Amino acid sequence: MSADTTPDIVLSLEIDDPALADRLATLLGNVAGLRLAAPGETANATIVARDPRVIPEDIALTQRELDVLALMAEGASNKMIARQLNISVHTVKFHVGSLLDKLDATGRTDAVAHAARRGVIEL
Amino acid sequence: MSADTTPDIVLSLEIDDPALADRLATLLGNVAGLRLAAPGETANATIVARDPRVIPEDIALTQRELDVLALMAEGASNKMIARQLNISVHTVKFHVGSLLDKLDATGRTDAVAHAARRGVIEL
DNA sequence: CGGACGACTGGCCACCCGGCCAGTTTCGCA
DNA sequence: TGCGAAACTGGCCGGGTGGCCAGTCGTCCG
Repeated sequence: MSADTTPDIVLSLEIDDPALADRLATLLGNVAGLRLAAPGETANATIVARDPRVIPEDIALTQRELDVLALMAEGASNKMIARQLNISVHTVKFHVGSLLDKLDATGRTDAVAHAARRGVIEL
Repeated sequence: MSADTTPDIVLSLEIDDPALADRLATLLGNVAGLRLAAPGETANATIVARDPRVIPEDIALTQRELDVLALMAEGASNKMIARQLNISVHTVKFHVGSLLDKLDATGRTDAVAHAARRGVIEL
């Protein structure tokens, strides 16, 4: 059986819920052809289950705010965003201000980080 | 058997490698107590395996730069970073400057975004 | 019709940021 | 023993950022 050219698939677990993690570990431990990763071992794949309570938080952002946010995530300055969207720098600041409020951020960097964490934008 | 209070664990697959996805689907399909998610169904957990070629791009950052980067991702200003690490604002700027170079970023927001994309930091 | 809301614009200003110059100390390695 | 790398500090300054005030315009809704 060791002549198989494909070794066991190694899986690592990243589960918030301890009970679920336990059940999965038990179930998967008895499956031939795969095994769970040893501590520090590099896995072929990871089983993830984040706390679902975090996900439904989609903030109510207007289309324009999403436009500005996307450009912010690209590292664009207010001036560049203004040029890109054909609006004034003042308007960009206006939208950035709303973004900081809605995302509960202290600055544009924080805003992008929060947005990414909440899945509002994709890096 | 249906008296079990815990129904099957539902798993969804997000695997880049088609071969690996296929093997996993086959193996997991025969495990009692869990099943794969139907299209559109909400899963208890997700098995992920992203293309590993993206990961090895670990930029050579010093420990101090990693410290600064982590705080930057939290939205901290240079002043706050300085206080946190017990160094002067000038030194923080020094490290930030190196970070911008190494990460090929135009500003701290861009730097955090690049770092997150490359897996250097976790948001 | 009046009000609310989103998008947009302006001025003003304190503060922050990033880039430039310069310097010190400490450490490991050739 | 010397040399580079990392870490650290300072001054200076132009431009960026964010907060505050104010205002206009169009749309949708009660």
